Amino acid sequence: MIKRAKGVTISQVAEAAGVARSSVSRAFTRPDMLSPETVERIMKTAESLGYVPNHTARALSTGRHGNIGLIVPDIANPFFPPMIQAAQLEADRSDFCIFLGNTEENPKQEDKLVGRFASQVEGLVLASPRLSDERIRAHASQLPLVLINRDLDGIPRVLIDSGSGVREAVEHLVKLGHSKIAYVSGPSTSWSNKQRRSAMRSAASSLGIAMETVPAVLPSYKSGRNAVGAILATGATAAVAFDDLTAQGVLAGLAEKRISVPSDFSLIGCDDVLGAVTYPALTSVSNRSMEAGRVAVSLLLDMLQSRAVRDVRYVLETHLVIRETTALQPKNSSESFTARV
Amino acid sequence: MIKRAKGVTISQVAEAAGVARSSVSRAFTRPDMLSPETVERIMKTAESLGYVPNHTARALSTGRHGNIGLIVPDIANPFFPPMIQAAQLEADRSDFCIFLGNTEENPKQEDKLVGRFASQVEGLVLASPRLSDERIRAHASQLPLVLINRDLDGIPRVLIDSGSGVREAVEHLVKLGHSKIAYVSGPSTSWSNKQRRSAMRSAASSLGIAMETVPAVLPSYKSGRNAVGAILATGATAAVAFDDLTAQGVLAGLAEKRISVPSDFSLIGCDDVLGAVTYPALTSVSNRSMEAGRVAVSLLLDMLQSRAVRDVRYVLETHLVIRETTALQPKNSSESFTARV
DNA sequence: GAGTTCCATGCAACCGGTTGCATGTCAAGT
DNA sequence: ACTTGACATGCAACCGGTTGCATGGAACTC
Repeated sequence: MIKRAKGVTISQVAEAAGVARSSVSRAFTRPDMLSPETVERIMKTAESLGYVPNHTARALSTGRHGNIGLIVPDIANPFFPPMIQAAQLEADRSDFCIFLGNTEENPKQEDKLVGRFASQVEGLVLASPRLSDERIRAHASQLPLVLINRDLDGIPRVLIDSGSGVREAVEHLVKLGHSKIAYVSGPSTSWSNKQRRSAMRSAASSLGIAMETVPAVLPSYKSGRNAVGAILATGATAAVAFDDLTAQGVLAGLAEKRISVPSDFSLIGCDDVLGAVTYPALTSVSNRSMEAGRVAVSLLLDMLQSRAVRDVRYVLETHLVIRETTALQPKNSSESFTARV
Repeated sequence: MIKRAKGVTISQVAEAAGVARSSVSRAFTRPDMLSPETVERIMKTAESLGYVPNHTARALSTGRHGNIGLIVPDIANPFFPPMIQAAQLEADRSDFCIFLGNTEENPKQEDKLVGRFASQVEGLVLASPRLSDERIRAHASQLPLVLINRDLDGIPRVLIDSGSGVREAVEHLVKLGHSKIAYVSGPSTSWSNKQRRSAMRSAASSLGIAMETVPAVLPSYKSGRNAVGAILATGATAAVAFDDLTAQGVLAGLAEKRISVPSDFSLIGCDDVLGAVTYPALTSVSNRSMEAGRVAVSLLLDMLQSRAVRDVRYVLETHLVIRETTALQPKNSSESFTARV
């Protein structure tokens, strides 16, 4: 049989210390109400008995569980783990535990998880939710909610603006002398993809350089690698990829064709999920998913504390993180590429 | 102010349906005890009132929370997300929620999280715990526990046997002509690290080649990169790294020193978390972390159901996945390296 | 020295369910 | 017709805490 801790209760401590249950409770929650000697005596007794307050019982009577839920569409997507980690860390600072939900990109599953979490968390963070606006609003009326990367009036939200970083990327390339650049796109249904492409287009046109889009279907290493031929065919001397995974594929494809990065070709990723892990280290647009996680949790904890909901719209600008895959445009480089391809 | 669901209680349903609270409770938990008509009436009333049983209250009286905890050392390590995902999926099939804890590779933090989770979960899965055997046993005596990658008698455990894969790796290297190989180690508290090192040592000695260990402290890109000098100093012509992240760091470090992989040096990772995304694509030992997550949760749920603990030792064998970072040992290569270093 | 105030502590109700036992009813058994 | 038993339902205690209010004694005031 499973050996279970019999669970030292407040009553046992009370009896052992010769006080009422309420005093034990207060010793833990509001020691200022008791005389210092009593508190010390109770604490010692509790300690020696190995008493630990029962979270569940406390939650039942106070309505405060000390838990928050975090729901993400796909843990395996490298965008999320840092966010989860940061959220966890922030929650931990206030002694909150985190319920993690993975929706497998499925709105039904998301709905189900929210429901299941609802009665045991004080609040919820929904990251890149796939739910409809209505469902989200419905849930928000039931319990404190913070959104990440979803812009709904009246619900506190943290938004990562990749447009700003992409603009910097284009400026950076122009400064290095590039006059024709390519955008290796992501999934056509992705809001981020639209945002990035249009930011790139407007930056390119306002800076007076040419820009072409090369499709990569899926955001993946393979797509990136396959797109290399098409990228070079455009005659561009630099490219910005939808995300780091795609960029990494492009990097491999270029290496395969013996085109050196950055001396022959400059490359920039997005989301900075690979950190400095590629060789050469990838210049990328920061994603700030860690901050998003941290801020979202901190916002939620604020709401719980003040019992008030403010209409917060926290926008995280992104920036270019310059590493080693971007350099001055080589003279006549585009010709030599086309020849080699 | 936060709009909160006022929370329909069992009493309200009871009154509305004209029955006792206990009947409402039974309608939900043991409908066979009530007449079908009563059940139906109660269910209808509950439905119309929007009643949802309160998880916390139920947990308090039954001691069953329907939650399990999963504690990992580092979410950001790509070894874990697939495991978490699989665990989540398995838990979900039995309507269990998952508490996620991230210990930041810190035993203190791990201890703290176990304590904090203990009173709100029915059981715990500890993945690659960094805690001492004693602490783990202490916790195991308090609540049902399943370990992943830690081999303690009497505590159910799921072990990913990287030994089998590492052995294959050594054989592979020997077949390619390498006669001196290095092991780039991971955290000293890691069971997997010990296992890999000893598998490597025994394989090397039985195949009659030399092997040296190079420490890398933490399993990370940076550690790997920093270890390159030491690796080359051993005179080895090939290395097996504790994990893929470390291997990727080594790869970058080698590239930096203009040592080509695999023509000048062969490298093998472990865990196969990077798939084929490095360049060159990393030869690695498969990890099976998804299966480990799934099996661990399923084991735990079994324990909870039967209230019995069996001494299960579930071993998952691994294999070498050959890609592009291993090749024939170049003649005299070790001399030339040492010179260059 | 009597009245007042304050503070530490205890009492008991409550959070929202579950569950062992008692009760009442109705049909079957003799 | 009377006992017996099965079955449906209610009562009340309990899970382990929290908290508003009552109480009693010490300290303080005049």
